[in-house]
Amino acid sequence: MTLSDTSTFIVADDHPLFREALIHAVHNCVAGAEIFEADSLASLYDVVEANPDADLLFLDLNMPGVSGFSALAYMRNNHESLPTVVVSAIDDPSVIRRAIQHGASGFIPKSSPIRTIESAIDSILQGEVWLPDNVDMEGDDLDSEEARVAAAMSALTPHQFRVLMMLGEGLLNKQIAYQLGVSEATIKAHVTAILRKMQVTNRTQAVLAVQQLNTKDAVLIE
Amino acid sequence: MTLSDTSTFIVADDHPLFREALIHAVHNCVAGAEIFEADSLASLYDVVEANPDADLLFLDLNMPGVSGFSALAYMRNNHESLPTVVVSAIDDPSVIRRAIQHGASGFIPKSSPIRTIESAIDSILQGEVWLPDNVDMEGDDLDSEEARVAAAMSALTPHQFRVLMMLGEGLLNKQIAYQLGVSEATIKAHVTAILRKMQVTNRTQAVLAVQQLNTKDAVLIE
DNA sequence: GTTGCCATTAGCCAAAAGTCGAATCACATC
DNA sequence: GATGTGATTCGACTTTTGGCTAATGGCAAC
Repeated sequence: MTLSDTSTFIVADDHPLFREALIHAVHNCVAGAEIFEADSLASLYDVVEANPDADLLFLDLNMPGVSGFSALAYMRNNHESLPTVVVSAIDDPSVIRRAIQHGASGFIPKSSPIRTIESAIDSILQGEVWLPDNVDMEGDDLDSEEARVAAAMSALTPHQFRVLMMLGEGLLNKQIAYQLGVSEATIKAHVTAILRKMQVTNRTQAVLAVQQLNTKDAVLIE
Repeated sequence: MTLSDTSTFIVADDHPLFREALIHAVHNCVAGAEIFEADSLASLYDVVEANPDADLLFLDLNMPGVSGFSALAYMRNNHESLPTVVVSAIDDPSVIRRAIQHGASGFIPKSSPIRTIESAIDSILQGEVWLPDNVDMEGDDLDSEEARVAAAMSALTPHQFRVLMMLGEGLLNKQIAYQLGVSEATIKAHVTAILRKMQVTNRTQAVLAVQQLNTKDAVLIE
């Protein structure tokens, strides 16, 4: 079994307990699996950069720094070789459908029994797309505007993406600069690049575009 | 029957066909009803101002100028004596629940058969709250943050509210001024007042707050 | 009538946002 | 090694925002 050799997994979720449970489940499925953790957008970057050959990413839709499908869309377009499974407390069918349409290799509701999660991991490791039972995939296509935004966002560089997410928190350039440890001029340059790529003329419009990738429930859960 | 005397209704919906259908249904329920129409936020204002004693407002959640519960929250807090029935293409239970929590006197899905709509109108005219069948009202309370935003928004003056909605389209002060036919100085004064009342420090944060009252589906349907 | 609130505008100022051009660095390609 | 592309960085400059004051007129409540 090649799977049990040196398979590498990344678990991105801001809830420590759930992260642990998921790691446990992975270990049960793949002996000797190497697992790295991320609890925020920033740490997810670091981990993914450090492990470019990881075999699978478990991604929570809502972590500090991102909410909704932004991170998924970005990951799928910038790390095509890294299959991504969405793990979410929200298991609304339309959310599941959108996750898959954004390129997820599967969708695991957090409410699933452990046994179910383990069998889901097994399926996904064999290249299948795993979904909860009773999910009707016969729905509308991805909204064209949502697809356009997702495409524009995946053209962003990692730094630009992070800046965009911070714009989405209503932060000032100055605050973003401080948090990222660079000058305000740098952030301004990033913002200008973001506006160009997203084809909008100011930060408010950029934020509105990103909101299209959010799940309403996600906002409410915060 | 006092109802058939000079009852006045306002139908606010940007879809002409549906407006006509709804008007027809009202006429069937109330002989000699006087009905006024609005197809946008701006015209809704005019009509409501011109008919402060209207008996019932049918309000679509999504019209040019507003989307989501913004207009409902505003109407309910600035025209308490005008019962408002939400009419929407989205009939998700959580949307219905939120509409009622924001003070709607009823919720009529656009997909309802005409007979159902007519009986809904009858019920509502008798002071009842009408809901589609099979809607479970035992859900969470309104998100506290959403309630806070709704309260803040209803403290806005009509002009301020309109400006806020235009901020939500990513417009510049200059553009808003032009569209409303006033000077930029006026818009700035309004924006300053809005930021204060909503307890935020810049327009992007104000827009993010308003987004909390949006239905995700609403955005997708546009 | 007086008082208060709203809408409107101007003018001023400081802060923030956004554009441009340029330097540096990494990385790949020839 | 030379070249080129693109990411990142930054300073200088312009535009937009946002706060503050002050003045005007309308309108409703007391």
